Amino acid sequence: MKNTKTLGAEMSLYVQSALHDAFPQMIPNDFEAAVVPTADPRNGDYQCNDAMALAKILRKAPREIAAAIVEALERPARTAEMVSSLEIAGPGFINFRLNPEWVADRLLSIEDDPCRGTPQVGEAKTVVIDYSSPNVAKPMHIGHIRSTVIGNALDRLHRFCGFRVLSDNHLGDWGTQFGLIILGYRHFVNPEALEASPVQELERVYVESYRKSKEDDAWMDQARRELVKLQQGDEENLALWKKFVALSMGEFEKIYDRLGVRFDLTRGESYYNADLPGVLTRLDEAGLLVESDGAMVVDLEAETLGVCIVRKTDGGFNYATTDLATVFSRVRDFEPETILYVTDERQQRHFRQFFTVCEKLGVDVNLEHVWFGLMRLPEGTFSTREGNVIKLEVLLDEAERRALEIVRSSSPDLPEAQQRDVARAVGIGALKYADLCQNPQSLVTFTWDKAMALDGNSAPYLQYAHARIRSVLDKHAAQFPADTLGDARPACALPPEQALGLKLARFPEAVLGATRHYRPNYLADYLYELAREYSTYHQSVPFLKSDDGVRESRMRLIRMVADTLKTGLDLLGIEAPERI
RNA sequence: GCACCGGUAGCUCAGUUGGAUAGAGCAGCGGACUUCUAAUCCGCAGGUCGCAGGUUCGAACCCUGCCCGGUGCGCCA
Repeated sequence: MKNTKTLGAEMSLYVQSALHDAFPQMIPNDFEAAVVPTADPRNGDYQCNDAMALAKILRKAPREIAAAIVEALERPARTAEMVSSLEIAGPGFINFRLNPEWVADRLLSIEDDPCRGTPQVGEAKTVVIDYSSPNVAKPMHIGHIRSTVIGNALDRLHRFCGFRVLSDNHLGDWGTQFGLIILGYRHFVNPEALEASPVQELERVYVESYRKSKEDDAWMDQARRELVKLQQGDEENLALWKKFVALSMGEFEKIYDRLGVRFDLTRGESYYNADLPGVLTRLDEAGLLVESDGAMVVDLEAETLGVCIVRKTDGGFNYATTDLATVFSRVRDFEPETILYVTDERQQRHFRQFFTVCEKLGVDVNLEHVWFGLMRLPEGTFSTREGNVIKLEVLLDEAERRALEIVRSSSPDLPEAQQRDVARAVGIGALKYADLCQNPQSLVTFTWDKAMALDGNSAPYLQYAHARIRSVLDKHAAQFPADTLGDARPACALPPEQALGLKLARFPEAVLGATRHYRPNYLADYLYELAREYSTYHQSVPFLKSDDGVRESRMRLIRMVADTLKTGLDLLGIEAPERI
């Protein structure tokens, strides 16, 4: 199963060799034939547009070229089994219509494959995915959800395509804020509040200490001394810092559990602390280190990226230095082909700088910044200072609460415990899907209703379609215990069945597209279309009341739909309950 | 000022890198539960793809200029 190609790729190969047969010695070596899905099903299932592109090279009319390609495809009957019709249309499009019986065979051949026919393009490749990365001593808020949810989907997608994935939660657990927090903690901490809600209390302490530092220079100086003590390994401060990290992690873990997110590594910035001086040495040896206004920088003016500061005037290191140390460490330990960084758009310049420095150093890894649009509120950006942040915990609670309301009214016969389970899957699923179904790079204005939409193009729509199929399958098993679906072919007699079959066979294309382009919404779109086609089908034909033979083949088909929906939702990190 | 991103139906957004008559959801209007989950389905209506040029067989997509919004641009991360 590992060598399966997508349908488009398979047909592209046929066209490629047909081209060389039809026009020997005339096709440029680098020309790659492409057969792509049609935008409009009226034009067929797939189309090839190469005749137009080749018109200039071959100095022939596009339709003439198209005719020659079709002839070469048909002469050795290359595509006879796979393709039921080939037509030339318009200026020179070649339209392919797939043979439904061939598609049905294809579905049977991929049914037992856990990857459902997805080519293992990541085999023998390692990718590190750096995402979520909240700051210690601050609660996670709605600004963290996109990185976490998108990063996690990319994580799952890459594993599915055969990559060895190392997900790494690069915590903000080191930096200048700890001087203020330690000092603030000693003076302002409220033990009861710390007990009840540790991170909230730590944040309060930080905010108060920060405020005091603005009006009290002595306080600021003391904070700096506390920071230096921490950095020099002072036992007392180190113990406090460890406590802050542990308390924060405890709360982050609760959120990650609810979101179904797990990391292979949690190496915060502090992990690389000892490597920082070595970064400077390496830059210096490469002749990249220059002094500027008392700071040590890498000059990127030639790349129009300004300068990248790697050591501040006060001798401290910063973000860029830590990121460089992190890359060196990851390359040394894991030899990744690619490292993905999933952060918001504001960091684009930082990553361009830092990637450029890596390139100059000859670091052998493909670095990708997968950025997403900043989440904002209708009244503008949110910030701790404005006091308008929405904590992630509150958001998750509200999502589950809203879902529970719907579950109670729509499925009153489910037991209470199951209602809660369903509400959790539906509420959290809706929240994730709202983020995953759109282009990550678009701006997002947060509204409660939008973030947890429960109808239309939403997770519950997909979950509902899935649960409905499971329900039908269970009823079928109860009513027709003699039916053995294993012997049935998936139904492909009616147009909606053919459309569903083709859709199922295209699952790998959706997965690969989403993975290659770092765009989970390609998969979300696909799943929505699949569920919609199923819902139409569900409405238009009987299942349990259809004739013997037909019944089994319909069951087989819709079981494949349910399995594909479940697999696809899982890739987005969304649960698919058996009943909703 | 420079850089990056966005501008598509009343609202929220897709549109996989240049393909054929631009699609969904929500909101609106009209239909479908004695049948397998109505969290559903079917239909109607809704568009100068920000504006103006250009490139070519063909542009929402590529190029140039402009308008509007967002974000960033040396010691925060």
